[in-house]
Amino acid sequence: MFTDRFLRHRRGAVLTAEERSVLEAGVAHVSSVPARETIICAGEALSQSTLLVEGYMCRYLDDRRGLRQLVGFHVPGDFVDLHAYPLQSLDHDVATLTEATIATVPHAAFDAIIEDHPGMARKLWYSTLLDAAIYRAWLFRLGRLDAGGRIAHFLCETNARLQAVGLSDGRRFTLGITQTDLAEICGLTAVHVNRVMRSLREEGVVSFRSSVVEIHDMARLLRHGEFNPNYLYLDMDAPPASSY
Amino acid sequence: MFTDRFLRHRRGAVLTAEERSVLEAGVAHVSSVPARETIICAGEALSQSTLLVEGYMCRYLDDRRGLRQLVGFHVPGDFVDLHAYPLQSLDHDVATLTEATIATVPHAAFDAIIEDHPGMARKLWYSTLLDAAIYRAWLFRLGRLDAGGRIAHFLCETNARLQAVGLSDGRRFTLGITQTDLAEICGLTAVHVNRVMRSLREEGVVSFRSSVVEIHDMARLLRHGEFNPNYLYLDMDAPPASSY
DNA sequence: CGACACGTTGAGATATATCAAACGTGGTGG
DNA sequence: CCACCACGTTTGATATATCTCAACGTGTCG
Repeated sequence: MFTDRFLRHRRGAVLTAEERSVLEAGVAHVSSVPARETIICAGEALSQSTLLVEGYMCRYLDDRRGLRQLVGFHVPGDFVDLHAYPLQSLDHDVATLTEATIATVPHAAFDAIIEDHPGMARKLWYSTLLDAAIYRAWLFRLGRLDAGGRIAHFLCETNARLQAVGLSDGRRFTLGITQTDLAEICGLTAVHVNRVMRSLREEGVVSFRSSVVEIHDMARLLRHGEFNPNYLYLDMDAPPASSY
Repeated sequence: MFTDRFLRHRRGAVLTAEERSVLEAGVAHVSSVPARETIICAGEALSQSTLLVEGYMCRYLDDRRGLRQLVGFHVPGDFVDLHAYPLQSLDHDVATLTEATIATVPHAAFDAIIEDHPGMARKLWYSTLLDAAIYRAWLFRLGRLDAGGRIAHFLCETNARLQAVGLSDGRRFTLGITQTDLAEICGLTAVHVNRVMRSLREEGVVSFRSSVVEIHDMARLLRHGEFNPNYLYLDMDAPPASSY
């Protein structure tokens, strides 16, 4: 089931079996996309939305010099551009980071689903509001944390999100992105990310080698990133908040 | 009419006269709030949402040392916590920056409005997605711009948003916030904001004195902030994009 | 008039960027 | 099988933006 991971473990918006199956029925087709491919460009009119099934994707904006700022990172189960349904076109680009499997749902399918299952409207809306909650956490990360804190915060968040969809055991997960990607997420340079990762590794907090993140000292990582998972609205045993 | 400014000049989601009047009828009461008052705390259960009628408000998160990061700035016409309707509680605090007039709409009123006017569901959803678009722009600002650029970007954005609701003539508006607030928006210290504002003023780009912002050289301000107003989804003569 | 919040300025410390180069590694073609 | 290439990682030296701490100025309001 392509939609299995959508809204998994989210307080207040778990899908009923029936809702999940009508959503699944709305999937028009599934396809595989190579790594580092832009699948949606800012401004184009959209009549369908994309559910990420496998792999990692991102949203990004370019600055004048062509440098990217990632403004979103997506894990399996995320509807990467559900907001295009009410908005009709996007103000940013969407791309794959790794090779990805995506399921496409035409906007007409949402019209029908909402008509027949009114509760779904609120749950789809809710899903876009989770994205917004993540944006706020990212703003905090960029505005208030130093380089080590930003990386720690991102790793805590990603660990929690992956755990919610069964892709992390809580201390270890596969993250097939480069240090340059991490730099574009954290508003840093790749060189600095490298140095900071080294120091986190040497301190025994967390390591990130050949696409595997291993958290060795969760308490320190949480504290470094001043991470509090409330904004993810998870209903499961989430990693504890850093006690700040 | 308290709701007059809500969704003014937004492409794709202008309210019909009837929709506006049912929304207006949903306003349970209107009140005045002093400056610098937190009106919603993270985590509390909410059964109503707040429309900002006059004044400025913000959303914020605190770091470990108690320093604030503003993650949202609100102008009249904004529903500051409409996302609490699907989400039920928030992950951040909401406060006034200046003295403000707010209109309160119970969530039950939204239930009724959506039932009778199905198109309103999409427009309310759309409104929360505009907030998300602004978050993305803020991420770009914090991740990719230097201090001068961040301030310029914020002033361009605020000018455009105020112009959409008739509170800026396109070059001049009242902004009753302090340099410390600006620092908390831009992820800078108040001292540095002060220095950068001075240099922007001395270069003849923009001035900000006794609560009045005056844009003297729009082209330079836009360029400094690498500002492109597309993300605001305005249907009016917006300030031109910086040509980058 | 005094208190207080806000704005302004200076000197010095520090985090991060920049530029440059070397290193490893997996894939590809000869 | 080796040589090579592309890409990502690692390291070093230096530059610079921003922070920090501290003091002083200025306007407003009781």
